[in-house]
Amino acid sequence: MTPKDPNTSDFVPRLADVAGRAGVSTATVSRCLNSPEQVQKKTRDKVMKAVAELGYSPNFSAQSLAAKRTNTIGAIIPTMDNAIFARGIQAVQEELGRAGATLLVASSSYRPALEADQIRALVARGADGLLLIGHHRDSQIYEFLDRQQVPVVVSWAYDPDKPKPSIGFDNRAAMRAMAAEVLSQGHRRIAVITARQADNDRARDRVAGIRDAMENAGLDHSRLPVFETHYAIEAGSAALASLITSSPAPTVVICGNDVLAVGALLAAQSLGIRVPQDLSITGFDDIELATVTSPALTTVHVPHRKMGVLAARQLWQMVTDGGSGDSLRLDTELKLRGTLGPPSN
Amino acid sequence: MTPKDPNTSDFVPRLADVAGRAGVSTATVSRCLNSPEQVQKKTRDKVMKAVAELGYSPNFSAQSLAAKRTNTIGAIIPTMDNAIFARGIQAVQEELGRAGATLLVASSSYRPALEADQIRALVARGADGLLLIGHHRDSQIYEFLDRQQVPVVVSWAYDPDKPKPSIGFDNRAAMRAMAAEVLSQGHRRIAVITARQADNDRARDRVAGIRDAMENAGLDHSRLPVFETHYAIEAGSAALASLITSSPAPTVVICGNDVLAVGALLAAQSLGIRVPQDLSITGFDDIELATVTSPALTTVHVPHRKMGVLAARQLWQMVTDGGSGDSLRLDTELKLRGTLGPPSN
DNA sequence: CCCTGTAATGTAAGCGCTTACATTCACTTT
DNA sequence: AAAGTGAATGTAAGCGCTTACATTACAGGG
Repeated sequence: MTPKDPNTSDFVPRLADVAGRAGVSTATVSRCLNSPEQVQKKTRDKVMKAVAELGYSPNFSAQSLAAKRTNTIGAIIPTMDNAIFARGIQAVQEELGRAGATLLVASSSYRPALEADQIRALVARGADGLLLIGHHRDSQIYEFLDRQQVPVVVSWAYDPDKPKPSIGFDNRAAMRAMAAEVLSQGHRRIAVITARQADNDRARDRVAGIRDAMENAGLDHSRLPVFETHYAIEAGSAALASLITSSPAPTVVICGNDVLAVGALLAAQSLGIRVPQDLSITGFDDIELATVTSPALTTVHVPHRKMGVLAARQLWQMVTDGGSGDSLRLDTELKLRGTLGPPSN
Repeated sequence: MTPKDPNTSDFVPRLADVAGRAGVSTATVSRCLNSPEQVQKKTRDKVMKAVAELGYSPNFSAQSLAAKRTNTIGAIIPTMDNAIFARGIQAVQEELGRAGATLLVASSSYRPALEADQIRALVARGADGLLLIGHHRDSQIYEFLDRQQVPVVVSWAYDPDKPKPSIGFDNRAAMRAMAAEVLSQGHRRIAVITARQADNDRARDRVAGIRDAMENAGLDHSRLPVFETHYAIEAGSAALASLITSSPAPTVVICGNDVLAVGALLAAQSLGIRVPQDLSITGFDDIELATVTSPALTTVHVPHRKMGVLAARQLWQMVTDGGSGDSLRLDTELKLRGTLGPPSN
């Protein structure tokens, strides 16, 4: 048995094998697979029969090396560890699948250097386009992306003035609305728990939104207590435990996201603090977690699936039609559930 | 300006450009990148300088076409929509990253046909190995995988008698332990809410574990009410609402996973049923959701991260050393929290 | 019946790498 | 000083596809 013997158990058919079996050239087989309308029905049937009989499936590397196209979109999200990006990314995946493209997901663990690596890796892999979270990153990366001519869409943020189109929501305005609601219920002693702001424009914008609202209400926000921590329920709990000892104690804790807010809620309850009677807590994102606590979390709803679908559609359009893409602003919505109430004193 | 002019804004350097600039052959550049110990330090420095100056990054398709190796592992998980696989997969990703490999994640939406497509797609993409969830799938797929000689590790399950090595836990034994605990607290009227069993060996094994425990306790399980539904909090809620009307009403609802259990818990509470006084509820998986409800969910803890790390390590080992791999059984642990108590009557 | 035009198919040149094999070079060894 | 050795480097043949271009087949027009 030669290594090319189709009967050998580990024989993997090539395009040429299909061509041989069907009695046509490799070009015809390739055309059958990629633009079937170019080949006559009779020939096509013959070829497809051979494809089926051999169980042929094209070699992706060879295909994209030759065609300079991979039908692949890359996405780099900060984390897969919690549900914040899960639903949106799932929607992206489904939408791309509908278009015949594949999504490759990598995560950066909120580390800029790692994100840069992942971007390079995905581009080297021939990603036809990239979905990135938030605008903020080193300008070198954008230069690299431009040089490689890779279309990029930014999501989970919205800022039409940035060079890359963004399909998402206005973090600052959304949080401003939440903070305004908090203030309108009478709160004045506010504390904030947020993810690290340094490399995270979304976290920054959200905090800025709180300050906006305070300013609009004629309040001084220069001494607003802002507690930064990492992205985990326990981190939210720890943050609350330490915030709560400050004097005067806050009547409300505005959290930059639901994960931290749920942590804060749990900590408050385990310390015997009643929510919302003794202390109000708000979140942001409206992930599943927010709906299962008691009381359920008052938070800012983000249209995850819609955002994912639209971002995917736009990005794929940019890839296929070569346009530069427009930004699109989606609305968020206040979800007033059980953890926000008027202050008791 | 020729298209090869390095000053053109969209010039993307090739291996040959680096070689030219460094004054060496392409082979030497390739060696510098892939097995630097083979080339003299002086030459290497020259080459690396050229690489840096040009901002060269290898073309993945060409690389894997030539080397027949992609340094890529594929994973197909049933869903990204909730957190069940998130933590474990994140661990896989990190562990593979440590080894210099990349993880590609696809999701099958619990659909066998889609899973088969994704498997083929990942193999065509040259995945060096595959991580699959659960053993159960069409034998054709296994034949395909064997023919293509792609190493496979199964996770989230453990069964050393299957052809593919599994690194996970014994779903049946784990649930048997939970059910035994439930019985020992005095429950006799049991109902079950589970994900669809047809294409899901893990769901099946868990239900079997409940029956085991009943049998061990000398109980008849032939009329055990088992409610199948899809994977969502609301589905769990709906299931509970309909189960609870049966007569005699169950004193405990054992759920096949935490998502359904949380749904059931929420539904019970909104119906005014006190948990665990009027009704006990148990889950399985111990995802984040389980810790934030009140009361927190009694469930089976699964060592997600550990499982991910070990599966990744084993799979990568199989890829690089070519072994066939061993199965490994990890322990689960009962987490007795607030939703299980003795029956009230 | 030859010519032209068009549709279908074939031929073969890459795509950008890796790597087997050949060559060169700097030392040792005799 | 010739020969032998091993390490460092170079040469060039693919890897399995796509696609520009060449060829063939066949219909209809003159």
